[in-house]
Amino acid sequence: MDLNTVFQCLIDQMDPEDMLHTANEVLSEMLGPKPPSAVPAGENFEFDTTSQPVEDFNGVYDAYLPLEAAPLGFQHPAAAATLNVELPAPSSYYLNPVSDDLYSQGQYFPYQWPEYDASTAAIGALPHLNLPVEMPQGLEQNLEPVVLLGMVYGNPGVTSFPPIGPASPQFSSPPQKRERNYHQYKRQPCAKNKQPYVKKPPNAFMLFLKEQRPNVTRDLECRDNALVNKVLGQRVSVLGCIYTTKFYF
DNA sequence: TAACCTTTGAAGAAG
DNA sequence: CTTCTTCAAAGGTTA
Repeated sequence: MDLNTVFQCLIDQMDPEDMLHTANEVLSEMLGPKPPSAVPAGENFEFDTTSQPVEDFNGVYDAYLPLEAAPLGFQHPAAAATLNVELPAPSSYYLNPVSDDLYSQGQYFPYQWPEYDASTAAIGALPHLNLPVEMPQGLEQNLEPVVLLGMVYGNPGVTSFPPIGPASPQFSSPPQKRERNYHQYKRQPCAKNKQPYVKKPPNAFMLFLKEQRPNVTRDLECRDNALVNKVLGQRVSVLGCIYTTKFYF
């Protein structure tokens, strides 16, 4: 009996509730400890300048954002541009995080945001929920907006990414990616000499870089490709996690 | 002017 | 089978 068969047998024998509980534990372990609660926005949505921790998809709190740099729903043009999806011209944006009170009252899921209608400057009564990730009941408490959207944040009308503060030692942990030591690599002779050779075809990531570099260069107003590639690499990680999560569940 | 930086994926080499 | 190494692109920076 191969591993796939064994795995399928185990899945078939599991109680759905137990399976959900196990998945919840695995997800909690993947996401790590929850960050401290965000401070609710003040009256008339005057932004608090207090920073909040930002967690990446490896479960590492490695940066801080000002509270006004709230994550956007996928409906926001900036988010759409980041995710490279086409959206019908929206008339409203998502603005502030839901307060802890609303969380506890069960009025919002953690990854939902009140709607901000730019035309009337009023906050909508009910949030939309058009995210591509659909979590089963009981798992949604593991999601935080900044986790789900990764580096996609900003305010209505903001098309560039504000600077991210330095990592806090309190929330830092060693990177889980395997680090590559580029310094030890030497170029192949075939790449250095003048003799013609067949170049390696670009992989999917290289094609993605080639396509998205102009957009990120424009948005960040930065021509440093090392930085631009780093940003795009993070976006790929975010997208990969989103679609992996969607596929898995 | 060549190498480096920086990313992920692919492929070949080596153990 | 696993791990390591190199190179695809790009343009600014460094030696």
